[in-house]
Amino acid sequence: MAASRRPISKDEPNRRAEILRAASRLFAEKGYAATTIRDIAKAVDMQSGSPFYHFKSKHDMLLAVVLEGIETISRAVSEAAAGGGTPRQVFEAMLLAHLEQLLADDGRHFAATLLHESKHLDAEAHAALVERKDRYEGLWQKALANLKRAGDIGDDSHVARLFLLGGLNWTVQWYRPDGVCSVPVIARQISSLLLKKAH
Amino acid sequence: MAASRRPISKDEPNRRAEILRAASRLFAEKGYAATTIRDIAKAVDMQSGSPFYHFKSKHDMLLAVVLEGIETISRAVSEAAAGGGTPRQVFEAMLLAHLEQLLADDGRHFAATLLHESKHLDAEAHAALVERKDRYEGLWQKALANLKRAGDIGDDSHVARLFLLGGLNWTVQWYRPDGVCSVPVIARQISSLLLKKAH
DNA sequence: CCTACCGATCGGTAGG
DNA sequence: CCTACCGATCGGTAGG
Repeated sequence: MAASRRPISKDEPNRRAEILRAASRLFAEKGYAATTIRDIAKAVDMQSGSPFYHFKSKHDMLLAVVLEGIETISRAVSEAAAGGGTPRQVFEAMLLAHLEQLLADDGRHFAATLLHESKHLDAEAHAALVERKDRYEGLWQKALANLKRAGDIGDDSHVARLFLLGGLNWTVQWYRPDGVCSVPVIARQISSLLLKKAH
Repeated sequence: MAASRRPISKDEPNRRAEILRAASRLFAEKGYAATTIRDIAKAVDMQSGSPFYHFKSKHDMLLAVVLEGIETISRAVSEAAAGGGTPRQVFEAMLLAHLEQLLADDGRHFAATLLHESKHLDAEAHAALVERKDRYEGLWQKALANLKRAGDIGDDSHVARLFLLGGLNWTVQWYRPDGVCSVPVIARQISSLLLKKAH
């Protein structure tokens, strides 16, 4: 019975997070520039001026979405990398972790915004993002070097790393949750395409 | 001496093409939604209402850019595929052709717009594009099947094709014309990453 | 292709 | 967090 349309208590500490989730979905689907504050407000059942109570500008919303995106992926892949095992096992765990963050229901709009809308950040925010991205890509460079040392891959150059991450990131464009391929299946196919057959 | 700012004759048959070139660059750099008709007009030294003498709407400009993008790439890769040779040679020629169109000075903004701004097309235009894209991807599916038959690759599944094209398309994000890697070098590294060593 | 303009929409704010 | 609003900008058009 009680409340009708806002079942949560007055001091909702997650109202800000709700706005970010809605914003990430709209930024991913329509693009940052084509998304209006009014779109976002409507998605969380607010009036058009109210999001500015939580964020000082639309640009700040984008920055928050993008940073949460890179942070979430970095954390997941770091943990996978720290799991231990052979270079091949580590690599496959990282592959799966990256794809899960990219394609999972909850995080995929954050990832898509990170990948496609970062160009709308101002210079300062963009620099902060590049720093985090470089750190993240370092994880992959290390994993590829270990694969190469173990003889599991022929090439661990920059081009190889960029091509790999590009192919992974592009899955956002074609993956459908209701499709035939599950995320683990995709991960396995990609790894077997790149790695030499186990002896 | 003669004319000052418009050195070309009155009946310039390429004025429309100039607008498209400017539009493709702006769409690629700032995104479709963030690009204004006034931006485009200024880039070709026109007044803000004048582009509408050549295109009936901003949407039509986007459609023209996107169609020229897919047409140019399709033609180049088709010709490479028709060049003949072993499956491996054909594949490497296609790889190089695709990358050249994607990264070359003249076509790269058309390609980038095609890859990242197609979501702003209306339903009808989008359907027309999907049809052409499917036809294009068919070229790659055939090439991968031939590679598989020849034993040059382990997997010719849909995932393999999508991963490959994704990795190629992502080069747009990181390739710099003034960087250390030339386009043929990139093509060769990618092909050696995917194909088994020649016996 | 330019001039002059319109209606709509947008990000953001004051004041409560 | 809502109400009411502002100044700026945008896509597009009429009329030449």
